[in-house]
Amino acid sequence: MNLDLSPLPRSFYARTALDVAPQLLNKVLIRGRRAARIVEVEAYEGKDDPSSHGHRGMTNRNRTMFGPPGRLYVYFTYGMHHCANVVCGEEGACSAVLLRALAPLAGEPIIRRARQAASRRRSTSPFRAVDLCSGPARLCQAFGLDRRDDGADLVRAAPRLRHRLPTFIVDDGTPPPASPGRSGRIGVTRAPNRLWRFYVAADPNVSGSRGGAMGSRSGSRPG
DNA sequence: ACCGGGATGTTCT
DNA sequence: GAACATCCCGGTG
Repeated sequence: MNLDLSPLPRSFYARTALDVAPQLLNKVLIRGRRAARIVEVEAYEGKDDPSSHGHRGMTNRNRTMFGPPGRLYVYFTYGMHHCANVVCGEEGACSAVLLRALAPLAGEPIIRRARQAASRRRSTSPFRAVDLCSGPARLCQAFGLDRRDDGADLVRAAPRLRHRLPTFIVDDGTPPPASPGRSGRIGVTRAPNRLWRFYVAADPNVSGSRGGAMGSRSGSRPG
């Protein structure tokens, strides 16, 4: 097997989020000793996308989306959750891919502890493995991503963020699915009919009530 | 299995 | 004030 563990180059991200999103499937997110395969993403396009944070122009919160590609855009929402995006397109394009679900590959004990520490649930029983990184806020808990990581460079760690654990995305030789699952984006109210959610169809870590195994049970899915 | 609601705080109208 | 790219719990069928 021919493993290339260097981060994906900036050119990988310098296309529209809609182009990049399906290509991110099966890539590997690495942060410290934690690693997980990307199995579900959503594209957000600033200009004409009413559900993008950048739709109404640059603000202090969404500033990173308007910056150069290959950086993390991490925001805080619902009073308690973080979500992580990968900035795409040319500088100023305001194009980003939301990471929605991961399949853990390494560092599962660390991931599990991070989730148990961050989750507000009452039960002390262990998480099902499939719930560790299945959802945009869950994966941020699992990987310890928060607003301090907003703007972090995925290609080369930026000096001003050196006190944070560097985060990378690499290609381990697994190609993206030839025919990824596709649906409308989850949780958005303004453009739910755009099929800009992509996922690895058979992967049980995919979020949503039926997960990526939709069809193995009963059939419908969001979108 | 499906649905409703509470937690919680930042951002934008 | 309302909305929010969510998660978790508890009710009901």
